Amino acid sequence: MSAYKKDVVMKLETVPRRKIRDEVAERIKEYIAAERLGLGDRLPTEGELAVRFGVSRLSVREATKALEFLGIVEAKTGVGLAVGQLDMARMADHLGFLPALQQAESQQLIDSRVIVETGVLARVAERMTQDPSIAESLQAIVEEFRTARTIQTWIDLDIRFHRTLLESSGLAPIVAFGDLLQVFFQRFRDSVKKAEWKAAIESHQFIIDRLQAGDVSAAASELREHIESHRQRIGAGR
Amino acid sequence: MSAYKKDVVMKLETVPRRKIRDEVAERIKEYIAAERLGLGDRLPTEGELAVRFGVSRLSVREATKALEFLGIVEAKTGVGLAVGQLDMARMADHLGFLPALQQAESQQLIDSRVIVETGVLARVAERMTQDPSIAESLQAIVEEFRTARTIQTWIDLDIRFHRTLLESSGLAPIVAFGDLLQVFFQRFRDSVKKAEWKAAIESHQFIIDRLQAGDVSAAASELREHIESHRQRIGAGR
DNA sequence: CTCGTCAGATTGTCAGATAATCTATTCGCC
DNA sequence: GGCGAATAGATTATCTGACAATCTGACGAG
Repeated sequence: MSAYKKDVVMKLETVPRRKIRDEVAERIKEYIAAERLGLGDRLPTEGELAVRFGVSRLSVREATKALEFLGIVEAKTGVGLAVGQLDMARMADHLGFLPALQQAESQQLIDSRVIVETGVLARVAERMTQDPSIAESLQAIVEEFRTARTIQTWIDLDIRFHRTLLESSGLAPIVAFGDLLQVFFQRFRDSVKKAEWKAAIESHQFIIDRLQAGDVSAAASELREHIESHRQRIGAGR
Repeated sequence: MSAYKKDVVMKLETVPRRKIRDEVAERIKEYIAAERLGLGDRLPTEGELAVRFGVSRLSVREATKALEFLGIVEAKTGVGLAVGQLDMARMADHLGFLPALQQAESQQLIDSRVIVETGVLARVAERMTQDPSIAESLQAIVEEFRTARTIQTWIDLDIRFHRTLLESSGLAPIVAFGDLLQVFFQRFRDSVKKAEWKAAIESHQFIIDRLQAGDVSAAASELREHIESHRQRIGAGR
């Protein structure tokens, strides 16, 4: 057989022979990175990639389909392959299978959000003093709140408010994590009464005011209470 | 040139009809969820899935290969398909293409870590008073630190310390986020001098002591300083 | 009882073919 | 000549069939 010395470099682990498609997928990712390709940039066709890598078109397909599933590449019939955009929403869709998040109790989600959102407040307050547009953005959302009439609008605005708050920290990783939590939060954001949303508006307003006044701890207290108000609605969970 | 993305604004049922493989992938995920399958549980064979879904085996393959790429399923030659473990490390491997993290400055990664890790301290301190094993676990790592001699060992122990700290909060989502940040942190954890590690040991010890004493703010200050000590080593970063 | 061998099952890979879809050129009509 | 429709080529989407590689389990020799 082919038990040659190539095995020497291998480790002792069960030696799961590297699959061709994984190799191809890696090469494609390297290609994208090396060529500094961005969203929408074209990639070689499946056939060309097959020839270039010296494998069948099927192996290339399995690799590109896997990458497409992740969102790294996009394939359009009759056009070709292009670089896609890997966004957190799509990722969260698959991440539903991540045990850490799947098994996470609702209470853990709430507590995690409290930690992250209150954690950025000091930073946000500081940036507010140098960039007036931060307070304006938040205030604009609250104003929209007052004129909104449907539940769905309220939910969307609430999501936007909290996301804008995280964005105001200027920390992209935190925003990404917030997006991720958001997906799992969705499930118990639906059952909400009108009266509660009225209180939420004033709660948001209060947070903005306190932040502008530099009173971080007061803002944090209010935000904590605001987020934890969801706690009461989570008894029937699955 | 490249391409207006008219598709972006469109809803689901527009021109691009749902691909079969995406449908199959969705069905497989539903199957796993419905049957409450966990790590290692067997799935029907490719052929059987093909018959059951009424599609060719190749379409099933493209779906399973995409799911395998994500880690949701595992395929072993000659054995069959099984449910896999979707872990954050594997995910982070692909997430290198996530703009939010790719573009994130090193400074943002550091600040994000500070927020998350200091954010859990109050919770950890409280849980410490009821569960002695928490302090023991952290203390054990520090003891290992004192006998460690290689750089790699130090790095591994440092990672373990911070991960254990997050785990002690009991918040699985936070731990997952920490793992994610860890991957991107790795790149400037290598260049470290011996003297700095000696200081790190005492820093870790100090944090444990302060937490046990219930002095959260002192622990937070030390932790912040400890993490931000990486800041000095990140000038050459790309 | 232990070990090797073998048959069956299952995934991995390939080749070829057809359908669907998009792009760009060409053709026809005015 | 200009403009829109028809057409041809390119590319992905899917299917069929086949063979190779590998694992599992049973069976039998010693």
